[in-house]
Amino acid sequence: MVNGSVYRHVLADIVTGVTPDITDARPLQLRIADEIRAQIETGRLPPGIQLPTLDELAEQYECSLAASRKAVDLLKQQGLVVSRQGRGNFVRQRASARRHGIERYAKSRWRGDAGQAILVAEGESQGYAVDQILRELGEVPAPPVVAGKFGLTPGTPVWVRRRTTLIDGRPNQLADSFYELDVVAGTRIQRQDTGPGGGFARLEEAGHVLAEISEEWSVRMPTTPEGTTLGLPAGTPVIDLTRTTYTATGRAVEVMLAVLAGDMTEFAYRFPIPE
Amino acid sequence: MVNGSVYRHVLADIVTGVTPDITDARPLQLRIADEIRAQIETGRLPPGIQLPTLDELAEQYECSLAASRKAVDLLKQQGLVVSRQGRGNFVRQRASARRHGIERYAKSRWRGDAGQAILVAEGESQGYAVDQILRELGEVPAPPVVAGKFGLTPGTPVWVRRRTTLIDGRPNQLADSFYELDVVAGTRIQRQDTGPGGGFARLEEAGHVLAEISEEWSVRMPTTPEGTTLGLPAGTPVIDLTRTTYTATGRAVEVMLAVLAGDMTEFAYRFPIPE
DNA sequence: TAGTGGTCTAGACCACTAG
DNA sequence: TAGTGGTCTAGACCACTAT
Repeated sequence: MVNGSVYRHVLADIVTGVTPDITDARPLQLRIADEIRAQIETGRLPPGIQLPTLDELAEQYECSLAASRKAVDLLKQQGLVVSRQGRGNFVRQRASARRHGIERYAKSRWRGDAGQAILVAEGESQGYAVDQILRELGEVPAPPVVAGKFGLTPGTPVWVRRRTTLIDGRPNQLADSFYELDVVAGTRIQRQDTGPGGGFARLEEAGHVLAEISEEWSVRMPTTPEGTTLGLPAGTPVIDLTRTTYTATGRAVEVMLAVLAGDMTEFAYRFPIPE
Repeated sequence: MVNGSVYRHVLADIVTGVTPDITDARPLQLRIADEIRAQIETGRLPPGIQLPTLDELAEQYECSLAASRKAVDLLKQQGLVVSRQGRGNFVRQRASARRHGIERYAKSRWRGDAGQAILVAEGESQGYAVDQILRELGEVPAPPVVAGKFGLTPGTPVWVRRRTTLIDGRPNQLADSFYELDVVAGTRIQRQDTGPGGGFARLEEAGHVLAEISEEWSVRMPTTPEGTTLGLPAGTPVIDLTRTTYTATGRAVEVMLAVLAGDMTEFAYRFPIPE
């Protein structure tokens, strides 16, 4: 607003001598961002369309390039806009969301020769191509959360399967499953391919009657490496999920720690109202 | 990196003639942000402590003010840092999270003369002071999602109670409950104070046997007004929750659309593995 | 009043994309 | 090669906080 600026939004104040109204008193970058957001929400700028370039916005709003850039940055942080270097800024397309319901754990899905691993079955039932990449397989010291669920002291060696799930080719989940060593000894959970029905089927074969699942989750912004690994656009939160599987005797036999891409995920739970 | 810059991180490249390694090749703002993040994660910069000022960072990393500011901006977007104008930038304190479990719907909590509204009971059982502000009470056209749950055509008049929940004085939830008109006719759900046990108790009194709850949610970044209303620090996502309450006959009698502050919320579900 | 973060201008060069 | 977003410097003034 200074430095010999000749921009109209400043001159207007000087020339008219009018105290700008509340809207105009807000920072310029916010006003620009709000106007663009309004156009997105009303559909005047539909998903996938290119925004005016930063240069055009600067000209249109009679401000500097840095100001128009900052306005678009705000929209990126809110997940409304994505930018592709060298091409432009675009109204974000809503990613295809995978729906996670209780029914994805149904025994009928993973039992039997045609059984599928949970992660695969839940994707395919919704028409998504699902892939898994095994990132790590072996013994590690139990992280505190895992140790707590198993009733172990942190650091006790446990078995881990770390994998990245891809949905329609895009990574959407980092999922690390932990098991106590005696539970997986001699099972295919220690092999790369767990076989039909995945880990759940192997646990049942080993004599553990799976009965209950506990899911606990919270939400946060990704760290830089997580954002890179999951290919998250700016302004995309992640979900921290801890899933614990219990046997009929109440023993925790698997703990899964997962980080899910927030823009590809919906959860659904339906349950009776407790007494 | 140009314009007659005399910063050492540039000169180093020129003087040594060495291609910088991968770490150094990354943008300066990212490297600064990463170094600070590492200090936060290792505990060298514990929660609540003030970061070096932007001027100090600029001097320390021998860069411009704008670059150090941008680095701190990145950390704010990741929810690791909050800034207070005129005071400084601070390592973020983890907000006290309210845990939402299935048991918060237990009939024993809202039945009887001492019954509490769900929103209040779930907070108090965890030692939080919970307040509610009623923002709107009356008839509105049914939003599409709500109409879908009730089996109405969108726009049909329905009853709404819009309220803001505060936990320990901080707003953490915008919760709008919708009802079909014939369901609330003549009940205290149309009054400001719904009475002991809240809406659930009134529905049961009116002859609806509440049986099941469906919760569906997804995650996103807040809009500017939501961020302001909920007092969200930068880098805080929100949770979109749709809760539908069904009677024993399968009728949807209440639909609640809520927006929850992501930094104050944990969810927990425990359920039997379906056949 | 001094210090700190917030907004903004002005302008350079780099990295990537498309024709 | 032209166009677009990304990074960065340099410096001004404003808004808020503490002393």
